[in-house]
Amino acid sequence: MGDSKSLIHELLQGLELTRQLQLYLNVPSSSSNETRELLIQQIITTFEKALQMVNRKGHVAESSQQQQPARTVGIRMLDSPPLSCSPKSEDSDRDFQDHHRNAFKKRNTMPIRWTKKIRVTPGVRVEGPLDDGYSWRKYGQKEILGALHPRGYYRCSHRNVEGCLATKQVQRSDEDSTVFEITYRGNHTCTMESNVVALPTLNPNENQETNVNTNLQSMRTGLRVQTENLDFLDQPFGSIFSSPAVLESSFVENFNSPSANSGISQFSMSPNSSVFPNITTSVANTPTTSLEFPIDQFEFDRHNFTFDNSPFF
DNA sequence: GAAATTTGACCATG
DNA sequence: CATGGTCAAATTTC
Repeated sequence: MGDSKSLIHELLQGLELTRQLQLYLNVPSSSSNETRELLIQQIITTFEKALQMVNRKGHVAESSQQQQPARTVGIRMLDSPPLSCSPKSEDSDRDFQDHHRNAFKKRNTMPIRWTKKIRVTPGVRVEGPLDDGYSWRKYGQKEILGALHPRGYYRCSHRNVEGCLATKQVQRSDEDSTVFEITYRGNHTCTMESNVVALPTLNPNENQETNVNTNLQSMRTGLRVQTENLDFLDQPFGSIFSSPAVLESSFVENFNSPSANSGISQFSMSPNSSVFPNITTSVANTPTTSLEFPIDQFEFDRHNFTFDNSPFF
């Protein structure tokens, strides 16, 4: 419902962003580099979303298959290695996470599991809190050997109610504190209603929103989050991204180091569906996200294009 | 008071 | 036995 509208809106958004990019291209100032980059990312995201919508439409029409999100559309091919997705398929250039590799080799039995590496860069104000509606409940935190920052363990809040087994782990990179690795495991089985259907919006939403808004106000540093890579492995059933809805997991995260650098960061991601290491090492996907980061050295260069995902979905 | 988070203990695995 | 993941009581937040 309203898909067409959303789609159109998304496309218009892309158009607008492109225009802005054009403007920025005429500005020689080096300071606008970042801006351009961000614009490009957002444009990409916008179109990805649009494609997603198209996919979904086709998908729905197609019946109840959980996979094959309409391969007719370009970006879809990315989720390709459905049958042959063995742990081996990983690229060698996947420089990050050695420890994740361990996870690779073991279980085939495990549910879907994939990792997103998210980079947070200062300087740009992006959207407010985005939230696709998935709510997570933290159930543990653990110091990880060799890692400066603890790893947080989260599970879907609806686990008890609906038996949703989706979980995620959030780990902040040691050296580059702008990088977070979020590992998702399992798909959400909880119904969308309980999740408020993927809606990146500025509108006050209940859940985590509170914190986000609070923090948004208290710190005016805008940050950009960028998904750089995506891993997924062992799963016999084709693409993890088989169902877009499932993947549109965005999150709003809180990271608190009680002792150390008081890092409170939050990020949320807009739905993104497509980045597949097999094809290109990244770049393919750059969902817009926003994040807060308590580092004051960040300067905010504000240009306000208002890219907001709010109205869609 | 309910819900969410924190945190040490416990468990599973290599 | 060391490490990572989960449980659950205690604590905090709403």
